[in-house]
Amino acid sequence: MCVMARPRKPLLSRERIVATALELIDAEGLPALSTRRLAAELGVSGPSLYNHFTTKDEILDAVADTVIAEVDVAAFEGGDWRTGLLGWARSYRAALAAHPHVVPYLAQGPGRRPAGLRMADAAFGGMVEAGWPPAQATRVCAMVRYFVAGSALGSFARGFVDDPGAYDPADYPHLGQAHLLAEHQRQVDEGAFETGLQALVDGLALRHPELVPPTDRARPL
Amino acid sequence: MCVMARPRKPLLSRERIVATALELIDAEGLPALSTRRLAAELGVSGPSLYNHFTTKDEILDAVADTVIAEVDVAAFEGGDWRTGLLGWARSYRAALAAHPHVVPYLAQGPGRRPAGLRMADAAFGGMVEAGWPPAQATRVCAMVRYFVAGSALGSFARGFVDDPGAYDPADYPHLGQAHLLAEHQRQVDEGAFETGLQALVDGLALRHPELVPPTDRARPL
DNA sequence: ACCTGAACACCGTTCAAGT
DNA sequence: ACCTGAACACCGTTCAAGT
Repeated sequence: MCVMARPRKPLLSRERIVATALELIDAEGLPALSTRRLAAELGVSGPSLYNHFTTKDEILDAVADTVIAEVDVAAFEGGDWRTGLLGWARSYRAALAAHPHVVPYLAQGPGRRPAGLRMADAAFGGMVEAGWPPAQATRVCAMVRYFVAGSALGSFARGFVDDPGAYDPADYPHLGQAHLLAEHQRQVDEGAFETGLQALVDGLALRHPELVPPTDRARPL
Repeated sequence: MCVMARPRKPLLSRERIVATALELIDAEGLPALSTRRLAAELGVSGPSLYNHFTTKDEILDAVADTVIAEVDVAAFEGGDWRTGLLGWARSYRAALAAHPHVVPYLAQGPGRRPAGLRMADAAFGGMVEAGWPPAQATRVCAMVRYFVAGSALGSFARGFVDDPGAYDPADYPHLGQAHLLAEHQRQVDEGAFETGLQALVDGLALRHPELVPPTDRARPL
C-alpha cells in the first residue's frame, strides 16, 4: 500500500480545475459545484483544491473569465459602430447562452478579470473610435450587457409550464397559448434577442444621426 | 419550565416567513438565506418551517412572486403600446432593482406563480390589443424581460473596481477612467436603462409604422 | 395542527501530517 | 510543493416526540 501523499507530477492544475468546474456547472447547475464533488470528479480529496485556489469563489471567478474569453470583439475593427455592436452582442450572447448557470456570477462585472477587461476595453474603445462621446459609449456598453445577460440568464419560452391546464382563461385571458411556448423555445428566445438587438441599434442610430455614415443613412434599415 | 411544543396561536405563517426571507436576502444576499438562519430570525427552530413550506425552494418561489406582485401594468390600459411598454418596463425594473439578489431566481420565468402570470397576461394582452400579432407580442415581452432582468441583475458601473491602478493602460488603453464608474453608479445604470429602453421602443416603432397612431407618427420622438 | 431536538448526509475551510 | 484524513461549524431535510 503505497498511497503517495505527494506525487512527483502534480495531480492538479488551475486549468484542469477550472475546466472540470465549468463542465460540472454546465451539466448540473451551480448548486452542484461543491468543493468535495469537484475534487471527486478530479480524482483527489476535497482539501487538495486549496493548494491551487484560496477559496471556492476564486475558482468561480476563473470559470467566469474562461467563459468571457470566448467572446469575439473583432467586429469593431472595421470602424463601423453598428457592425461592431451587432457582432459583439451576438458573440457575447452565444458565449453566455452556452453556460447559462454562470451568468448570475458574470453579472458582477469584470472586476479585475483580464478577459472581462479586454472585452470591455475593445467594446468601449470601438464605440469611442467610431465617434461616440465616452459617457454615451459607456451607456451603450452597459445596455448591451443588460440585454445579453438578461437573454442568457434564462429562457423566456421555458418560463411557462408546458401544461394546457396551468393557465386558467378566467384568470389569464391572454395566456391561452402560453403552454405551447416551451416547444418553440429556441425560435422564441433567439427571435426575441435578434429583434431586440436590431431595435436597440436602430433606435440608437435614430437618436444619433450624426454618427451614421451618409452612405447608410439613405437606407437606414 | 413550560416550553410549549405547540402554542395555541401559530408562531409562524407563510406571509411572515416570506417577508422575513426577503428581508434577509436583501440585506445579506441569497447565500445568507439558510433554513436555520431564517428560522432563528423568526424565533423558531429550523424544522418548523417545514410545517408551512415543503421545501426551501418553495419559500424562494413565494419570495419571487412577492417581488413580481409589485410590478405595475396599468400603463397598458390607455391602449397605446409605447406608453404601456415604457411604463411596464420602468415599474418592472424598479421592482427588481429593489431586490437584485432575487433576480437570478426570477429569470426562471413565471412557471405557475400567480403574480408572474398576471404580469405576463397584462403585458402580452396589452400588446395584442394594441394591434400586435401574437407572435411578435411574445417577442416584445421577452425582450423587455431580457433588458429589465439584465439591468437589475447587477450594476454595470459597480462591475469595475474603484482603484485607478487596477486598469493598466498598456493592457486596457481605453479603460483609463473606468475606476471612476463606481462613484456614479446610479447615473450610469439608470441612464443606460432609460436610454436603452427608449432606443428599444423607437426601434420597434420604426419597424412597425402601421402600429403607430398617425398623430404620433408626425413626431416619432 | 404546529412546534421541538436529534439525527442524516451533506457543505467550505483549516490544519497537522505525510513525502 | 502538493496531497491526505480528521476536524470545525455549518447546510437541507426527516422524523419521532410532545401538546
